[in-house]
Amino acid sequence: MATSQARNRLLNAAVEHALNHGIVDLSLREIASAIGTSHRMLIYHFASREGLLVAVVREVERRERQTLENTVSLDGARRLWGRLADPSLRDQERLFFEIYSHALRGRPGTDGFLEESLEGWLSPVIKSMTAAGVDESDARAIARLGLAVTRGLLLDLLASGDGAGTTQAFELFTTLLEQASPPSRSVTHGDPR
Amino acid sequence: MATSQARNRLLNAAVEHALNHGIVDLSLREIASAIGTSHRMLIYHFASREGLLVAVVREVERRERQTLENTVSLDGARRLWGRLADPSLRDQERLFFEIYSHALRGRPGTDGFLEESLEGWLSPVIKSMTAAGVDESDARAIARLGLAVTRGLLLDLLASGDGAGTTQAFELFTTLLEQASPPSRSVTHGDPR
DNA sequence: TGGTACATGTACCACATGGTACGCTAGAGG
DNA sequence: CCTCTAGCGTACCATGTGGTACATGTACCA
Repeated sequence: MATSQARNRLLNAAVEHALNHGIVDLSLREIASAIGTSHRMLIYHFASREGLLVAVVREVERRERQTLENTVSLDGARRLWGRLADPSLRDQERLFFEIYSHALRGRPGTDGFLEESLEGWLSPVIKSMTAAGVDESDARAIARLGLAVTRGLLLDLLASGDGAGTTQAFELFTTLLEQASPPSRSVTHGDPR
Repeated sequence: MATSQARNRLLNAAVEHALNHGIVDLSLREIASAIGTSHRMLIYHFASREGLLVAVVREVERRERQTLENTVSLDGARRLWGRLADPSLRDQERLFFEIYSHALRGRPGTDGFLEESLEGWLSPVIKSMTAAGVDESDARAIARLGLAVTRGLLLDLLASGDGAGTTQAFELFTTLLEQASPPSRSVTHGDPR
């Protein structure tokens, strides 16, 4: 199979390198020497440069999915933002946006990336909202807006590093939502502390 | 000077090519043959590959600024979104996000790109809001949230192509804003048609 | 006419790239 | 002991890269 100890070790190192240096302009020799191996080995384990690219993207996708599971279950939008805005996730998010723009150009290895990164976040939220009695179409719009706010503010945060400012903007958003659908149990029932 | 007719012609063609094919992985020969010249000419006019890159980024920045002027003056958030969501701007926005992620890595020629693309949009909005009597800090948070919503939904739109869905989400946002600060003249006084 | 500055074409260079051929080692299983 | 396989190193190859040298063209001005 395409998975062995050695391969996994290299893949993790490669992802680590991508987190720090991006996924673009990565030459086999560059990354190989950076992670302490030879470009020969990368080709041996991943068949080609593109194979490595695909593997890295898949792994990032997997980690993104894990982040999703760890955060979307958090009740309370504020807590969700707090988690996503944590500095330990910055590298992952930066790489996410990088791959996202690659995927927008349909580059190899990014099939399904956009769909998954959209529906992956939307559907659980929509599901929990419709379960709470919200109209399906409304739920979708709310989820979509929430995702947009999150991503937009993450872009801001990555560029400005202004955690306080972006958090303030996010707080404003949750406040707007709460005002619209008063404290009756809804999907945004985070306690204001 | 670094600007001549020939150079401008090449620059525009190069930007056109970047709009269609991205700015990454662009080799001098590739783009040269695509726009009907030789890589020799690109180096002649832009000194180096990096010089060309920088020039392209600057030009995109300039166009972005123009888009900003054309849209931010529109009164009514809805009309603003309608303009930005127009298919004719898709390529420019896709390239914008591509350069944005480059800039997040501090790649050459992107100095000031992030700052400008943040403050460029925020300050005019903030200015018009404070002029209307809104508290400075509040205004900043609102503007920031609005920008985030716009960018997040653009990312959604670029990936999904779902103009109706993203517009619905944006409508929801404007509604939330209006509900929060009722139809007293505020910065979001777009008429709902 | 000659010159001068911009523009362009041809040919080339050194180098980095992705990929391959081949050989070596270590360990497992018979 | 022999064999087989996974893992790896060395050396190589053809190709594409950014960049340069040099000659040519072309227009305008004196």
